[in-house]
Amino acid sequence: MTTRPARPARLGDVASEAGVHVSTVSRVLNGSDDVSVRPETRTRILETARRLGYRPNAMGRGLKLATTGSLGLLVPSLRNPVNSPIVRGAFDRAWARGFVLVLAEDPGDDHAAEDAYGRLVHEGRIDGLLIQSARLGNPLLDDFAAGIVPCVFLDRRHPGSGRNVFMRDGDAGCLAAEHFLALGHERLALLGGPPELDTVSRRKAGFLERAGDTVAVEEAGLTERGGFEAMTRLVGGPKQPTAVFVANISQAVGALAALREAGLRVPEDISVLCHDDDPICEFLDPPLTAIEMPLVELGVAGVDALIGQIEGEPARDVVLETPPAIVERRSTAQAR
Amino acid sequence: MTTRPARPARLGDVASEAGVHVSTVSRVLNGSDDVSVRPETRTRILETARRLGYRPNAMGRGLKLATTGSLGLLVPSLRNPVNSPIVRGAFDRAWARGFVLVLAEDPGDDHAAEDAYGRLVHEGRIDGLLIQSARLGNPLLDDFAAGIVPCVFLDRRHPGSGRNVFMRDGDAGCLAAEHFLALGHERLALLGGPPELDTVSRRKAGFLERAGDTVAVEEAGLTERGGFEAMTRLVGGPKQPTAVFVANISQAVGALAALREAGLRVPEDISVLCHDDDPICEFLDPPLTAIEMPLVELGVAGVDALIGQIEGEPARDVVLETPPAIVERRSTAQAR
DNA sequence: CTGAAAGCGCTTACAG
DNA sequence: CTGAAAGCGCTTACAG
Repeated sequence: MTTRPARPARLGDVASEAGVHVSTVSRVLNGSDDVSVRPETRTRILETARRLGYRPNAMGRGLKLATTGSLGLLVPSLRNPVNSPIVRGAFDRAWARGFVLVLAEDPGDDHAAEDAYGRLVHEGRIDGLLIQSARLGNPLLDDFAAGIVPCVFLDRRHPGSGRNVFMRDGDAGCLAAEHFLALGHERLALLGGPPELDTVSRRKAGFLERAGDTVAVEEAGLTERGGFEAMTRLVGGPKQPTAVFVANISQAVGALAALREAGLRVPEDISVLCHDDDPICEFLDPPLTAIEMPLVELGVAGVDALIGQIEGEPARDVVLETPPAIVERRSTAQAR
Repeated sequence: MTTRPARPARLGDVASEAGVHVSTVSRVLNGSDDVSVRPETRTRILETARRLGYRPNAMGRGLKLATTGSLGLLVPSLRNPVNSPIVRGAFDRAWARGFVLVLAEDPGDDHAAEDAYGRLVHEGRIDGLLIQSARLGNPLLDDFAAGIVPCVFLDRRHPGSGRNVFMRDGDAGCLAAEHFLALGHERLALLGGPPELDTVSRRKAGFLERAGDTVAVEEAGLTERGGFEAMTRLVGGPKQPTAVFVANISQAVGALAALREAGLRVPEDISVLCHDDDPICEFLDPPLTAIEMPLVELGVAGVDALIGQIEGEPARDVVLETPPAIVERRSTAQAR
């Protein structure tokens, strides 16, 4: 490893070392191969740049090009576990395509969202925004949807924006219902998430479509406590279900606790199916049957769509082709 | 809400609207109160800037000031659950102090780390780096430790760097041992994490110091499977422990599964104490007694230390004062 | 009290 | 084939 100089090399350093003008260096460094420079000059410049470890300064370049090489990632709340596979997919793809990811949090209140907008978009820190937030009805989102800045709504649709990247959540709901029906269950229940979440409501719609409207529904926050309380209500009801579809893994852990407390056995007394597969599912009691969604792929697709917009392609909705899949473990069984 | 113009206002826009020179605008906008301008001019400028929703362009400002207003956050791997309270603390504090957080992943191999260095530091995208990564022995880290760029090692010490911000992990180990000892346990075990992690090894040292060297030790990755396998080894050993201190919540879930499979009851047959409290602990079977660490505070302190360096203060180690605390639930009990 | 100039590091027409 | 200039948006001595 060469010793690193105190100050990173500038274009001017490369130019003087190579005995040419900065503009020439700039041209060979990021011009296409067809820029006319004498081959030996080109070689000399390339070699010098490499030797000095030259990298263009992002500020200088950005100022000139009105481009940052950064993408903003607006997540709902760092308080809730960020859906890490999505972030990972997005991060990896962005990095691979030469972009860096800037974190922002949508803290709920409009004032703060306004602030995030200002800091990122308005100060010119990013080229585009990945919005995983999107409480429906936030006026700020309408601005984004209108296309002020390249943006995509990730895992949430903003109706009419034409910038939505999402999964087949409706199909996940159908799949869950079909799984239960195939096992002979007749009293199904849905332990759903907050209905204002787009994914949650599409999943619900899919589930109800297949399962019919006799399904018992309880909705709660996507937390252990939410799952615990909703499940307690569900089994305390008049028509106790024999199979329940739970909105996420946190809820499922809480739901399992509620069932334990109610003295109900899984899957003997009640089958539990969890949305989103996770390593933890395998180690719960009993190991949870789950629906696996293409989360990493979603992050990747979101970034690709965003960069597409940045490069001038027209915005469009994209729904991932990869279908939801059941990962069978031991928490669901034949009705008896 | 005012209609947002297509192009954000520039300094020049404010200047011409207010009928003054850009330099004057700049001076009143970020000069201290004592810059000499006629009060009415100042008011007019302030008013115009507000009306146009002016925010300084980060590139222009950054280029001039050699400052970005961004902090890099180098996390071990997005594959493992990022320690979200730490990130949250860091994010909130950075945001509050006017900095934005840029995500980077230390993907393990040196080549890629070099790449992260180049993209963030070398291209001048950040003012400083929060390193939560730090596989000991990565040569890149020595560069950082040498102070090429402001940086702090967060929740990991880089020996001799004088830039470490960390918690009282040794005390957490002691506390765990004391908890078990106070309950009358004599056959203690440690289900530890990878020993190359600084936190893990300090915790281990603290635990062994109090518990004596008869402690059974198994080390494993910080995953459910790691916990499962290590716990299986532990209870299969010659001298079965009656109390075990587990390195993190993922391991604990796996460990509980292993105990179930071995037919051991918690806490009747064996007490389990989990490092790092988490909402999930309350809903496991049995609810897990845990050690709560000041994770959010750690993120906050890391950012404060980093900004301190950026502002020219000498770097120094800081260890959080907040002590580890036991959150008692039902997985630990009197020895019998 | 305010303006004009220089310059941060780059890229891109435009000359030559 | 290569150089010189202008300009992206800002800030900061320096004049006046």
